[in-house]
Amino acid sequence: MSEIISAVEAPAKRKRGQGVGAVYETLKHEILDLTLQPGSPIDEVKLTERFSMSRTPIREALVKLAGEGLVVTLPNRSTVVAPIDFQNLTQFFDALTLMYRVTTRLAATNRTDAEIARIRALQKGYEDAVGAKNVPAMIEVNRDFHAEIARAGKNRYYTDLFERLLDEGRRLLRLYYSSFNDELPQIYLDEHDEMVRAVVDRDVAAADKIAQQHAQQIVRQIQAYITEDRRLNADIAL
Amino acid sequence: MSEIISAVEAPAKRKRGQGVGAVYETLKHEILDLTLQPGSPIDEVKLTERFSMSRTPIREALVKLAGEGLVVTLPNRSTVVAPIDFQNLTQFFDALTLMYRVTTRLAATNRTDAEIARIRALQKGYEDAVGAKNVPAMIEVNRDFHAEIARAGKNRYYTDLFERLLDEGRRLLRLYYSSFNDELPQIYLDEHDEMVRAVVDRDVAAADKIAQQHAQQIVRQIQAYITEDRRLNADIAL
DNA sequence: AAAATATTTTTTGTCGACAAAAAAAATACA
DNA sequence: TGTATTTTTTTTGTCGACAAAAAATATTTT
Repeated sequence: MSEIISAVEAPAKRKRGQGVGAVYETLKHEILDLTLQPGSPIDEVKLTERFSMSRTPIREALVKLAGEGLVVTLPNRSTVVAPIDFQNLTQFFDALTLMYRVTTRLAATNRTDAEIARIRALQKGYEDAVGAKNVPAMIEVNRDFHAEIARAGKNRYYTDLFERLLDEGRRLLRLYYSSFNDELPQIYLDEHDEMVRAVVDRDVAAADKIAQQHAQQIVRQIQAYITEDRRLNADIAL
Repeated sequence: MSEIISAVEAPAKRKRGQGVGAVYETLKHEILDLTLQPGSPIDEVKLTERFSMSRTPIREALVKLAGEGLVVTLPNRSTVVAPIDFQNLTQFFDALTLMYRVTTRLAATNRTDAEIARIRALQKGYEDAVGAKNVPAMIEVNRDFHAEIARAGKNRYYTDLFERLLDEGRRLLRLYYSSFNDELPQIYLDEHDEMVRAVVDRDVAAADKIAQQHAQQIVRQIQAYITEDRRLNADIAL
C-alpha cells in the first residue's frame, strides 16, 4: 500500500461533502486490487489517521462499500474486507456468462459511434498492457473495456450487475496473477477484437456467440487456477 | 403514515447496534408502499424526532438505502425518495423479464421440498389477498412469492437483482392500485399455479415458458396503466 | 499447566455541537 | 412591480466525546 498521501486525503484540499466519496473510492480501489486483502479487518481509527478525518464519514463510506458487497459489516463487530466466495463460484460463473452475453448483445443493438471509439481506445490500452506485461493494468483495463461495452448497451440494471461481477472477477484474477511472469493467452486479445467487430457491425448473434465463448474462456481459466496443483510437499519422503 | 410509534422506534427498547437497521427497514418499507412518495424530500431532523435518535444512524440508514436505489443523495443536498424512472421502463421490463425466466428456471433445478412448501404457502397467501381484495397485501405477497422462487434457485446475483426489480415493480403497482375497486385478473393466479407446478416437477423448459408469459402479462399491464386515459375532465363541455 | 474468571483496553454505535452550504426571507434598487 | 442583493434561517457534513460491547490481558482456580 502506497504511503504517499494523495491530494484527496489531505483535509486542506478537501471540500465539504467530498469526504465520504474520497474514502469510498480509495478503499474500493484497494479492495479491488487486493491491497486490502480479502477477509482482513478494517480499522476505523487507523483510517481516521490516514485520511485525517473523523470516523463519521469513514463509517458512511464503509456502509456504501458494504452495499456493494466489497466489505462485510455486522453490528458491534469490525468491518472486514469481503472474502472471496470460493464455495459459490458456480453462481458467479453463471451470472458472469449471462451478463457477458446480455450486455454484448445490447451493445450491438444500442451503441453509438462515440462509444465505439471509447471501446476501441480501451482495447488499444489492453493491447499495450499485454505487450508491456503489466498485469495490474491488464486486469483493470479488461474490466473497463467490458464495462464500456455494457454501458453502450444502455440497460443500467445489467450494467450495474455486470460491473459488480467484473469487479469480483478482478479480485479473483489479482489473486492469481501475482507475478509478472504469467502469460496471458493471445486468445483474449483476439476475442476482444472479435467482440468489437460484432458490436461495430450491429451483429447481435455474433456478439452473443463471441461473448459466450469469451466468458467460457475466463471461467475455464479461473477454474484452472483454482484447481492448479500448488502442493509444495507432494514429493517429500514420509 | 401511522403515528403509532413502534417498539423498534422507542430508544428504551432499542439495543445498541440496532438503530441503523431499524430506520433502514422502516424507511424501506415506507418507500416501497409509497407512504414516502417518489421524489419527496427526506428531512433528517424530522426523522431524529420520529425515531428518537441522533442524525448519525439515520444518515447511515440513508446511505444504505441509497445503495439500493431507494433514495437519491447528492452532496450538501436533501436526500430524496427515488423517483420512478418512467423514461427508462424499457430497461426495467427487459431486465425483469430475463430475471423472471432465469430465477424460475433455476428454481426448477435447485429447489428443495421445504422451499416448495414455503412457495405454496405464499401462493395461498396470495389467493387469500386476492379473495379479500386486499391490494397492498396482494402486491406484497406477490413480491414475496417470486422472491422465494428466486431464492430456491440459489444464485444470489440473480436473487439480489430480481428482488430489487420486484421492489421497483411494487412501487409501480402501488401507484396504480390506489383504490380497492381494481380487479386483478384471474390469469395471475393461474400463472402462479402453473409456475409452482413447473418448479415442483423440475421442468426447466416449462418454468422458463410460464415465467416469460407471466412477465409479459405484468409488463403489458404496467404499460396499460401508464397509457390509460385518466383525464378526469376529458368529457366535459368546453 | 490448563481452564475459568476478572480486569483492562480497544473498538463500535451513537450523541450533540459546530460550521459550511443551501434555502428562505427580507430589503434595496430599477 | 419585478429583480437583485443581503440577511437570516435551515440543513448538511463532520467533529470529538461518551459509553456499550468486544477483545485482549491479567489473575485466580482447578
